[in-house]
Amino acid sequence: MNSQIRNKILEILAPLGAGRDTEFSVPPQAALGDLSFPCFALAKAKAQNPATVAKQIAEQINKQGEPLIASAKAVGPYVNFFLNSHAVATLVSTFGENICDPAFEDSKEKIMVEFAHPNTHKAFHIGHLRNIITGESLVRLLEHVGHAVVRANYQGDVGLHIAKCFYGIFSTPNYETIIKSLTTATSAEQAKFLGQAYASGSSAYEENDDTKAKVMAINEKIYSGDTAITALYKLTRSWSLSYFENNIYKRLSTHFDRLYFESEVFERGREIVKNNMANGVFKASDGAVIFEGSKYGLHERVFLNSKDLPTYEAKDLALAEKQFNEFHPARIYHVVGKEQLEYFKVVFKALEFTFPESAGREHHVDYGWVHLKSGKMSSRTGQVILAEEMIAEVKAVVLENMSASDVANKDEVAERVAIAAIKYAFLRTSTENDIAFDIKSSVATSGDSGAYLLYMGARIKSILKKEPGPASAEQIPAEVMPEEATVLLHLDQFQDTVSAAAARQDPSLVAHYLYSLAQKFTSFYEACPVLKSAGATKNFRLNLLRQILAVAERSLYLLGIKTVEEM
RNA sequence: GCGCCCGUAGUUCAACGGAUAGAAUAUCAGGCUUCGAACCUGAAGAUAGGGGUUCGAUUCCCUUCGGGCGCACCA
Repeated sequence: MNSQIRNKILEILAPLGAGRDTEFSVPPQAALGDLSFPCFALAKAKAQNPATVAKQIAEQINKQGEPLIASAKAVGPYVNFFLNSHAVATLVSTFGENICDPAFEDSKEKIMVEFAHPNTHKAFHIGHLRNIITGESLVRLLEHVGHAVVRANYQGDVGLHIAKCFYGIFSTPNYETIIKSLTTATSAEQAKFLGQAYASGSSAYEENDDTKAKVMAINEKIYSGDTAITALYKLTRSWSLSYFENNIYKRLSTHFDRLYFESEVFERGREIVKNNMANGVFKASDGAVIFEGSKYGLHERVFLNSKDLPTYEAKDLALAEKQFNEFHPARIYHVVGKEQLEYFKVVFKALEFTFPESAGREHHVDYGWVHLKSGKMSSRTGQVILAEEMIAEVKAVVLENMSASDVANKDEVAERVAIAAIKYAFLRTSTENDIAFDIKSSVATSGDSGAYLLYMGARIKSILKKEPGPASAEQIPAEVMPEEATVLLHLDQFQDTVSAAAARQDPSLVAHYLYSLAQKFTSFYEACPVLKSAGATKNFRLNLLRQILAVAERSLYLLGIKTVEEM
């Protein structure tokens, strides 16, 4: 459902020349009006001065005496509308609980969203956290506007990073005893061990040519399935996977329909490349096999290395083939950091030759860095903040805020508030921008924060528990306060906001919408007593609270955030 | 070297080419016997520099400075 107010004003403006694509805006200051119609486009069509057109329209509307529009006033090239609060309430509050139902649009498609993709044997750090939070929200946005979504997760379980980890393990004194004792340990402890082994193996790899060669030798064993390491490989791989499942995905309210692994595509990847050498798609160069991206304004990339092993590029060719064949999605969104912008251009181009059906259906949803003052996130340097460490730190702050509280399930509430704070902190920044991260101050629990949003819900629920009121407002009271009309106007923009967020693959639009709703709710809350009012006014306000709550909870859901009853 | 991206209050984020550049936080001054003060009210505070295009530029183009990321056998 689209904006009721917008549709109504379009009806009024249509005879004056405004088309269906007319844009409205909200004036920068509330004192200027509730809604505004910029006359630039119309003036151009009429070949007149925008200010003149604005003046004419304002006069015409005032003369007509529209019930919805208390007055229209031309301010420069804008026609500013002061809406009749009562008419707004009548128009908007009638849609009741349906206000936030998923909007099924006509162009319903099946879309695969591939996200998370942590590699096994490596730490799960806050960079991964941004990926998973963005991906989960994107899935929910797409579902909301009517698409069928396949959740995919592509994980690296073969390759050099495993070799580095293994080198680290083999370099650990008494590693066999340690491994044995870890089999009964928690997922967190197992993951910690692997993360440390990876970090030390990784620095050994950079150390000198000798250690580098040793790591490379392990890598070849992994690809060839050498039985000497199979048992250890299987064991440690399962440690990583159960850690992701139990300690990360569940905690972040995410799940996947299909887990893809590099181990299931690398053979086929090599085959695809080899099959496309005779026809000139790929060519041998310095012992490796490359795709000449430079023919298409891109750059060259290696698909098979000189040891005949498929690189990530080749694996991606096989992955795409598998994904399209298994699910036949209209589009695939790969949620991957922006440092791979050029990489994907090359791979998508190569894919057009090896799997022509993919043309125009592969998309890279890129997002910016999460970086610390001391540098960017990298599990290679050890300069990392683990996802779990961050959650723990924020949770501690939340628990401190709750020290005087007597809510029953304190730990569960603190967990939800902490996750909400983190998710919101990440999602409020538009996806393409970097996030400058400081663990002490970046995840706020006051002001423009996830905690503030949950607090809004808790306040509303607290009132509704005291007095549920009638199921709907049968009657609009004679006097509707401006704060009430302002909230209603904002509620009315919910579906348009979600559509835009889904179309742009950017959850931050919903995050901003929600925060703005919270501010408008608070103004209403401060100005309009609910329980102390009476009659139609009271019923209307209780109903308004329910609508605000419904939209707020739907918005939070779209961001992947769970609500609380009290906090 | 070649290419791509970014530079907005002290700090973290906003702003389809459109109005007096919005918020939050930090600072300062106020507000709880009143539906939950994780809140509210007020003050002060910003478009890196220089050119251009336009009726109009934070937004588009050029340039200088500053930062990030790609560019052959990692993922």
